[in-house]
Amino acid sequence: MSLRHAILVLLEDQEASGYDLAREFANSIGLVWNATHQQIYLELGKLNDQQMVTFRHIPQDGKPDKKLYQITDKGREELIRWLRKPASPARIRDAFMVKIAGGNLADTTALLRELDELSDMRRERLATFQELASKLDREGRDQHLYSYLTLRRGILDQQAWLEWAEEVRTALARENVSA
Amino acid sequence: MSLRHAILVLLEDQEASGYDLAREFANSIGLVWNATHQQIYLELGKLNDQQMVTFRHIPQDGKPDKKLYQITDKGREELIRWLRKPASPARIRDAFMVKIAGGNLADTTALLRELDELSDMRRERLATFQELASKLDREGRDQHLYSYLTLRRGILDQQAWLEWAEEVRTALARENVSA
DNA sequence: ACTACTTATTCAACGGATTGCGCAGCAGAC
DNA sequence: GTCTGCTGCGCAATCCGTTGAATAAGTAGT
Repeated sequence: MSLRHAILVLLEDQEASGYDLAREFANSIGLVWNATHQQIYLELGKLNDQQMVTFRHIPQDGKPDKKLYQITDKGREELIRWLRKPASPARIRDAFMVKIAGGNLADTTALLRELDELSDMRRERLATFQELASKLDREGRDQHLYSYLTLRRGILDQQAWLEWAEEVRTALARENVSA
Repeated sequence: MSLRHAILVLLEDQEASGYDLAREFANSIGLVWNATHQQIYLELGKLNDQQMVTFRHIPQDGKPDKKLYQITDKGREELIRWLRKPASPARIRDAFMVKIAGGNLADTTALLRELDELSDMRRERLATFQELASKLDREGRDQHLYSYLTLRRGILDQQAWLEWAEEVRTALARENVSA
């Protein structure tokens, strides 16, 4: 269980609604920890039951009401406790790589098409991350040190994937000609 | 659902027992798709029920009996069907990165220690992968093209992580001095 | 006027994944 | 002679995560 900790980290930074969190999970942390809004709302409910967070109701006009969640001292303690114990190793789940592993059965042309689509997505993300990173850099890298490092992880990850994609592309293209 | 496909890919390559598969998940594919033996045995049971695989009992002396699983034509069809439809985007779950994101609360020294441990693990994996890759290369890169590409993904992933780790290390070390 | 998208939250159902436990025998270390 | 570790399989409980749907009101486009 550790979505809770990801949420607590984000709340440590600032008060937020479930909706806000869901969006934040789409950037920086999101690349490395993905969660749907249902999951987040559920987890916020549990965290509230355990007094790790509190919320206040914010009525809005035009938009639906929202609940702004704040981390409590108890939540902060839990976070610190978690930070102290060793992290479980990183897991990845890359379906496309499994496809490559089973590539002898696949249609090379179709794989190449999919590779291109995925590369486009990665390139887009890379651009977004790089923009955010240089923005943080301009605002002062020391204040945003941890967010900056988080983004760097995302950037290096995209770059590594794209590099791999290049290798795959040339290898598959050669296959395609010789076959 | 896609552990099933990862298993089918491995079985496509060769007949294997649940135990064998569990070990294979620790290498190449494993870095990108992790699964415990319980999960694998369970999935093999289901695949068998659905006639996607069959097995034969192998009594062994010294060691416990084993079941060697083979992919069936029906399983192969399912695999091909899956290969044709678009892969769901890669997900990562990196607890240590969440720790960095919440780094202002953490003890920098402890983070540095953990970073070193994780780096050691990554370096070990990198070495294993590189050995396997060069072994495949010697045996003829074309026969093992897909396994080779799979390994390359693992290698690039380790390298990217280690590069990131270096950035984190220098940044945290600077923090540690100034604080 | 109709459609589509965004903000905002929540429920219900199912399936996938993790954790903990148990069995069983052999090999090698200390 | 005991203990650890590897090979090999399996069950049960619980938790995590995904999918699908519902509600509700505003805004922007065609």
